[in-house]
Amino acid sequence: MKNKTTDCDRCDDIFIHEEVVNEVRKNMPNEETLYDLAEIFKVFGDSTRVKILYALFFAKKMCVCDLAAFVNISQSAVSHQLRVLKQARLVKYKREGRVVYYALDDEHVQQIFEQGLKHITEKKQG
Amino acid sequence: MKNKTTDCDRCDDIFIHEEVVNEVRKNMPNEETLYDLAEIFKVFGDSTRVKILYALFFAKKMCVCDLAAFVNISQSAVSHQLRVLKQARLVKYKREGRVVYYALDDEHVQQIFEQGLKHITEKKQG
DNA sequence: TGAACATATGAATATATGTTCATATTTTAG
DNA sequence: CTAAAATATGAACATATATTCATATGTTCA
Repeated sequence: MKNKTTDCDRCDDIFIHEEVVNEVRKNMPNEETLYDLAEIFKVFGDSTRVKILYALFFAKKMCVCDLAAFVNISQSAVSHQLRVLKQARLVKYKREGRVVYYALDDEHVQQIFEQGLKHITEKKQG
Repeated sequence: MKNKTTDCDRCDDIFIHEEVVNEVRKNMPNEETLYDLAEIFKVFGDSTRVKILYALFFAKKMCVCDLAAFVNISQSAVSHQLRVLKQARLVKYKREGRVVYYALDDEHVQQIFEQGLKHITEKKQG
């Protein structure tokens, strides 16, 4: 097999199911959207950040220092991760004096979380 | 600041909100669960895999070759990614002669997908 | 059985990313 | 203003991972 990356040279120069591929392509969200979607999930896809998100989900808001204590990594590491979460808009923050409090940005975060947990638990018992 | 990783030495040797941390910790799912959750999202967190998942979501089932054509990467790369998706149980497969068809494993995948998309689109218009 | 096709897999490489260390920035207290 | 506390950030390092190339495995058909 040729292993080229152009569409026409796959599957021995013909599609097995060309219509299927075309149909899927026709209805596809644009590349950028799917890329952004992957980026969002990538942010969820780290155990440190998952713990942070869980803590914020449960406690509503927490300061950086408490998050570091909870997750049990350095303040610096938490801060770096909070930046990632901030950029992905999964988290928002508010300064109160010297302390900065973080909180979940919206309810989607919670729902994505819950679906993920369901997936795990249902698979385990199955 | 000391930057140690033991709980008691954070925030200048005291917690700012020790009760908060303890409360969150008390209700936390076990480490393994949160780790597994992160692993699931990690699998979602790649644009190639997102495209594959989207295609399977839309077309119900597809063979490896068509997926390679659709995503526009090599057959080998798709195959490697399908293995990752398989291991995470996001995808199931069925051999029909020479051709192997892949499909989404369950409905959570779809719901996680949709929540993710909502997050993106709502943020964009906001 | 052997050739051709569809898929899977191992090794290698390049790139991305999480953590730490050191240090900068911001804010309050004195 | 200065010191100290809370947080943020840059550089470096280690690790993870996505892709490709080469090749193996499994399947059908002549």
